[in-house]
Amino acid sequence: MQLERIARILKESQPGERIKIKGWVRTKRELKEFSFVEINDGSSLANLQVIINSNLPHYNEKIKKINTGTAVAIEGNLVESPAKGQRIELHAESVDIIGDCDPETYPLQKKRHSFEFLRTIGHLRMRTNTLGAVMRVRNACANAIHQFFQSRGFLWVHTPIITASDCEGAGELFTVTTLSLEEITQQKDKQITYKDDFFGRHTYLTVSGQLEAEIMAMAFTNVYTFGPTFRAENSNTSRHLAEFWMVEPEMAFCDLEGDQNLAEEFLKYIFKYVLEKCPEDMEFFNQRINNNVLKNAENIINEEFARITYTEAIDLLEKSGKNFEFPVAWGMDLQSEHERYLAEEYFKKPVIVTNYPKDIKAFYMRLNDDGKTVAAMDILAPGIGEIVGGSQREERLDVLQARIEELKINPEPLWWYLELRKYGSVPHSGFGLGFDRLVQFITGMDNIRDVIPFPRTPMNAEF
RNA sequence: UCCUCGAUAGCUCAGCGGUAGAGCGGUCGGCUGUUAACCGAUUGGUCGCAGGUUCGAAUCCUGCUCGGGGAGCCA
Repeated sequence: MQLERIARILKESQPGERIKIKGWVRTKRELKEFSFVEINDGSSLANLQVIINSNLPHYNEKIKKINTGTAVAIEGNLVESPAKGQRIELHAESVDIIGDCDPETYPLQKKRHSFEFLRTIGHLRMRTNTLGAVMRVRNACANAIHQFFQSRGFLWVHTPIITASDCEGAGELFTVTTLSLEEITQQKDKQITYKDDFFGRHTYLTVSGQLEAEIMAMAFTNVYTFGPTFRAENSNTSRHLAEFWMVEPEMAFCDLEGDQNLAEEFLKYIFKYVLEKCPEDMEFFNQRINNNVLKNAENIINEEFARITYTEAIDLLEKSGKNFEFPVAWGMDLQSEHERYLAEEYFKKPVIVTNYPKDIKAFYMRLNDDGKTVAAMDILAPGIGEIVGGSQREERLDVLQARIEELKINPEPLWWYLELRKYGSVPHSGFGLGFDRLVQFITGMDNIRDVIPFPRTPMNAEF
């Protein structure tokens, strides 16, 4: 008999069907004549309720082994459930214990656990309702991203994880090396010579695939990257990871407005997709995690994002009458409290802030005609802060060279990036979206460590 | 990295100088339809680690480790 997944059974199967399932026991309720056992196989939030009658052969011996966490195979008939709570239930005719689970030591109980505790049992926490829902939504998000770009003719390009360009200025980098650290620390006066290293030069884990994505966009017009990136920043917050996933579209023949349009359309598409594919999980988040999850999602989908320039944002902040910890002045970077005011209090929806002062943004962003600002854009989302950061890139060789010189960046390793401006250079734009933050935003989860299966943060690389 | 709060039973916490507690979980028993089941009984501890103060420290002090919240850095 073919193995059925529980999500499909709960949705489509009819009473009278004979089925076989395999999964893990979530709860068991023993009565005198029979027991209720709920089985979950990860395909859905809801469990399938199984009734095991005490007249089943070896009942006592088997029911003793069925505890929270036990892996079982059950075959039987589906019947209409006489009680409230479920449409159908499975009357077991055969029960096989596939893997025991010792209830005395199994750390998961059927009651609620704190997320802090669950992080210490990263190998088992996936079996909880919340982490299960998160991972299904995470998967749906990834799917939505590919569908969105693929349906618009974007090429998924694979930029390198190991890279020699450290010039983006996006935080501290992890060095990749095969040099012996033991040897180096013993030889005090010896200088590290990367010439002897694996690649013959100093290499790092990538902090962004953007510069390489620009190479690809200059040949394929519209491309996107979707993969892991790394920051060795000592950040201890609920929004930062040392290893996180990023989506970075890059579009040739596209200006900052086109960039904003794509980003807004993109976010709306993902939210719509997740609501459609994971209604049960989203309902769960709305009930148990954050009561605003569904309202926020509708807000993203239906409301046009606010769009203001940095200069207008400063003006709004100055007129807000708020007593900010960091005083507002043109030229400063927006602090968390400022971003929060704009997205959460003033607009109450995502806001795209554009044209930041050149001094607080990266060298590759296109200089505006005023000579003071660059064609950058950040999308600030309520409850999350900066979720998207993008810009129109500087396509003019002389202007780019002047910026590099101004910022005292060594142009030598950027030779290929500069050559892109020499041979068929075109206006182009792109943005980066923190994938884990997106999942955090959609699910309403407080801590980014609970939306990725294996979080990498300072002092933590277990599992 | 900075500020701040915390660490006591498997989990969530109370106790805040004088014999280590509760709820949940686990175990045993009961219950003809439960669904975070219910009822009764029972089990369970190097009070994060290392020093110090004291007749006496889970409790006060110092250092360290780890965790939460906030900030910076950013996505």
